[in-house]
Amino acid sequence: MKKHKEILSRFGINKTQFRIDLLSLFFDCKSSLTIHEIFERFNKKTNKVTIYRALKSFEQKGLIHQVPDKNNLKKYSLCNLDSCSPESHNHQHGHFICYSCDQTFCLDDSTIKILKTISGHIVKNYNLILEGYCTDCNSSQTISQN
Amino acid sequence: MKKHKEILSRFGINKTQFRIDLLSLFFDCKSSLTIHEIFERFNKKTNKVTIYRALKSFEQKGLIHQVPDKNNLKKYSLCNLDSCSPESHNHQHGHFICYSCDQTFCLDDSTIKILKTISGHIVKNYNLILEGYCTDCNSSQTISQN
DNA sequence: TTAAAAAACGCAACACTTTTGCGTTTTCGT
DNA sequence: ACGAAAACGCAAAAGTGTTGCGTTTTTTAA
Repeated sequence: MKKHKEILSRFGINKTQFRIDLLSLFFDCKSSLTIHEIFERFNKKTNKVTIYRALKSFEQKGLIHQVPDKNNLKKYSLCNLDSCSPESHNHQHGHFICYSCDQTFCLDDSTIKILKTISGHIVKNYNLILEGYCTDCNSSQTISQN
Repeated sequence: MKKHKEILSRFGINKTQFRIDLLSLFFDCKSSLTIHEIFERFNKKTNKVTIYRALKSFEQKGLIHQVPDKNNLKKYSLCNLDSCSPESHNHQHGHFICYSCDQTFCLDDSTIKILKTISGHIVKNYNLILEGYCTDCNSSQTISQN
């Protein structure tokens, strides 16, 4: 897609076929991706080193960011491309990890604003992980279990 | 210390010198420890496999629990030993750690309730660490900085 | 207190994830 | 179209965590 090429240019990343496809994979993915998932999505044809390097490059340029994962693997999510760039790359937000589908969802900023105010202290940094059942898994589970 | 031996007994863990020292290290540590930090604290004399196994055992018995780390390493914190045991191992707690005085403050229950409602998912467990300057340190800092 | 059973230990080896080096290919800017 | 820079694949290495096994230490109970 044209849009993806344009984004890569804007973030100073060369437009190779793989990197265009990788960006579009991130756009298609609601939550986050592991290296393994990416490898699978490309039918194991792309060398893993290439994937690692592309992810590192995307991250440094402000396109994606790391998110926590239950199994301590590296996992990546698309940034909000309006607010991130190579110069300013800020990811102060919490995450929700689903017990059922294992996906990691980013929580929006309002969560932490509330936390900051109710803590009563000056909050400079934070780490927030919620775990449970995401809305999708919870609804399907309720149906199948009854 | 006598207290540490007693705790190990209570949680069904053999009282070897290393495990006594490891528990006391956790008691001394306000926040959390990586395997690497533990290895260093024991002057690299204890085999890493021994550390890994002790951590796994402590975790299974309800003495410590994993906490998220920014670099996707495994990190461990002491549990609230009044509420955790091998049978019930629950980590509904948030903490505020002060950069200046190093104290850890427990966040009260209202924090949890707010988190659960605003995430939009079914929250079963959470892990929250806020860092910054506590009210005491912040007020004294303001004075000394000007 | 002592002997058998259970737990913990160190070492070596392994599995898996991620990084680095290097020579080649592709993309970019002029 | 050409030289520089970035991206690529392959091989190898580094880092994290686990498993197997024989030995040592701790526990339990006679």
